[in-house]
Amino acid sequence: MTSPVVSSRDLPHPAREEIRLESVLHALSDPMRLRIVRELAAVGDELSCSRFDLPVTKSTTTHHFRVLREAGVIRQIYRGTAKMNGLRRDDLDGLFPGLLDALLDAAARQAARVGV
Amino acid sequence: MTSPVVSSRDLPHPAREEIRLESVLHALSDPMRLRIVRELAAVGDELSCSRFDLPVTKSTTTHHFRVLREAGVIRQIYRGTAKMNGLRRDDLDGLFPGLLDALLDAAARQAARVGV
DNA sequence: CGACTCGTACGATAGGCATCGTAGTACGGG
DNA sequence: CCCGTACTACGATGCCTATCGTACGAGTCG
Repeated sequence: MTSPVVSSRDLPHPAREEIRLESVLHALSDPMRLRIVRELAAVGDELSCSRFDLPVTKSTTTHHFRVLREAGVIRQIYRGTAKMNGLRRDDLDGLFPGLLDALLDAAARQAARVGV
Repeated sequence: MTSPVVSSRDLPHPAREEIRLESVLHALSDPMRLRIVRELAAVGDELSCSRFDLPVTKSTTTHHFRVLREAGVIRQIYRGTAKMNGLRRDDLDGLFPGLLDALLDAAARQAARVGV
C-alpha cells in the first residue's frame, strides 16, 4: 500500500490520553501563549505561524508553538512551507469538559477588565 | 475605635482586581499546588498547613502556600501558631465564573483516569 | 520559665525557561 | 536551478523556581 503520508515532515503530538492538565495549565500560564490560543479560538480555524503578530522574534515564536503542541493544546501540520496551527478542541473537551471554554471566557473577561 | 487586628501577624494578599489569570494558571500548573487546592476544595473549609501530608519538606511546603497566596488562589491567616488556608472561591468565581469548578473537575477527571 | 510545635527566613543548588541571534533546512515559483 | 519565504536548530544568557537544610521567631502548654 502506498504511504498515507500527507507531508514528508511529521511533528510529534501527545495522544489524547497523554495530555496532562498540569502541562496544559503551564502552557497557558504564559501571556504570549495564552494570546496565541485566544486568537486561534477566535478564528476557529487553522492559522499559519506567520499569521500571528507577536512582539517576539521568530525563534521565540517557534518555541511557544512547540510548548503548546507538546502540551496537547494545539495540533501542528506542515502544508507546504507553512505550518498550520489548530486548537485541539475535541481532545481537550473530551478530556476536560468545559475547561477550555472556561479558560477562554476567563481570559476574555480579564482582557475586557484590564484593557486589551 | 479599637484596632480590628485579629492576629498580630498579617500576610499580604492581592486584592480581587489584582488577581491575574496567568498567575492563577501558573500556580495551579505545579502538581503539589494543584493537590493542595484540590484538598482545600474537597474539605470546603480552612485547613492549617500541617494538615497536608506532602512529600516535600516544610520549607518547600511554605513556598508552595506562598505562591498560591500571592497568586490570589488561597487566603492565609494566622490563628495562634497555626496558619489557616482557605480557597478564595468567591473572588475567583467573581472574576472568572466557572473557571475554578472547571479546573477542579478537570483535575478530578485526570486523577480518576490516571489513578490517584 | 522551658520545652515543644508550627511555620518562616535565608542561602545554596540544580534545573527549567523565555528570549535572542545566527546559521541552516524544506518547500514552492520563476 | 536559484531565490525567496517559512520555519528550525543550536548555543548563549539571564532569570525564575522547586527543592533542601539549618537556624530562627511566634504561640501554647505544663
